[in-house]
Amino acid sequence: MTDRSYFTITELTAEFGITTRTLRFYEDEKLINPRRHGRKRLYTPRDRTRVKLILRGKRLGFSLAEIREIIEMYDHAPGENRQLQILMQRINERKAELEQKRRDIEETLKELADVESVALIRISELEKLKKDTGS
Amino acid sequence: MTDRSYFTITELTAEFGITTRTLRFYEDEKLINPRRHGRKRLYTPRDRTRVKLILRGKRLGFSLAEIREIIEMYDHAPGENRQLQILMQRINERKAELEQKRRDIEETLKELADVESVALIRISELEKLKKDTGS
DNA sequence: AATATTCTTGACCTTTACGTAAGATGCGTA
DNA sequence: TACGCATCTTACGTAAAGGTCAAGAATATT
Repeated sequence: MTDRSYFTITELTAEFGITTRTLRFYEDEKLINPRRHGRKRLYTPRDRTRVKLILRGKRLGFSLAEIREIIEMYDHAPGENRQLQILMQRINERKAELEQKRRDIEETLKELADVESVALIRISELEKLKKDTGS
Repeated sequence: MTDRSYFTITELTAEFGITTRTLRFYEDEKLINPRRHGRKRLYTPRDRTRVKLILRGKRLGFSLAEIREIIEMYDHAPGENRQLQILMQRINERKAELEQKRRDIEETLKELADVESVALIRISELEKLKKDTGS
């Protein structure tokens, strides 16, 4: 199903759980640009991949502007040396950010695990109480 | 420096790179509630920790409402069984979200590494060219 | 042919998370 | 005492990311 040549707007909204407004908004923002059949939009697999990247970026808390930057890095590695240096710098900045996010996630998961174990203990205490007082 | 009993508002803004407006806003939103000395706010280490949690949540793309929920889980593990079940459910939802984010991060890091290696190859090609044509 | 469905373009509306400016208050100091 | 900060409250402003109609065009269905 994913290697079809075109998708309609509602197919994509259904697949990704978003609205048509959202896809048109991303188009306004130049994040995707679907072909047209008459006036109707036809999304290519490439557009679909872009949407995936956008949504992934959003899950990570990036703004659309930041997501645009990231996607642009994927698109064209420049030919000129100066530009390549700048690209390398951007890549390293994003890497650092992502690694920070990763640390944040690990910390949060650990804290949630702590809360969970406290809750589990309480639950088992309640079970015991129930048994002791006669189920 | 972190185990002082009180911090002023500007101390915290300086430490976290945020504005006073932001701290007052979080207060309006009941995410923190500093004591007062007269009308001036005095932030306890607990408030400071909260701010850290809030900013960490923001880096991970959580809204303030979501952050509030997460912080509330840390605060009071309830005593009643039904509430404990609900808490467990919430914890598992958050865990799943965080694990998704983690996968998103790994994917993005991998893609960035790919872009980086392409860029590095180009750079070395340019180096070679420069040498061949005479530096 | 009439109706329903899908898609289109506008246009204004809403929520979140603050920014920013105005004016008052208190406190140390020159 | 006058000044300069730091802080306070109040209130309007704003950017981002869509939501929500409205009204028309194209296509499909009965």
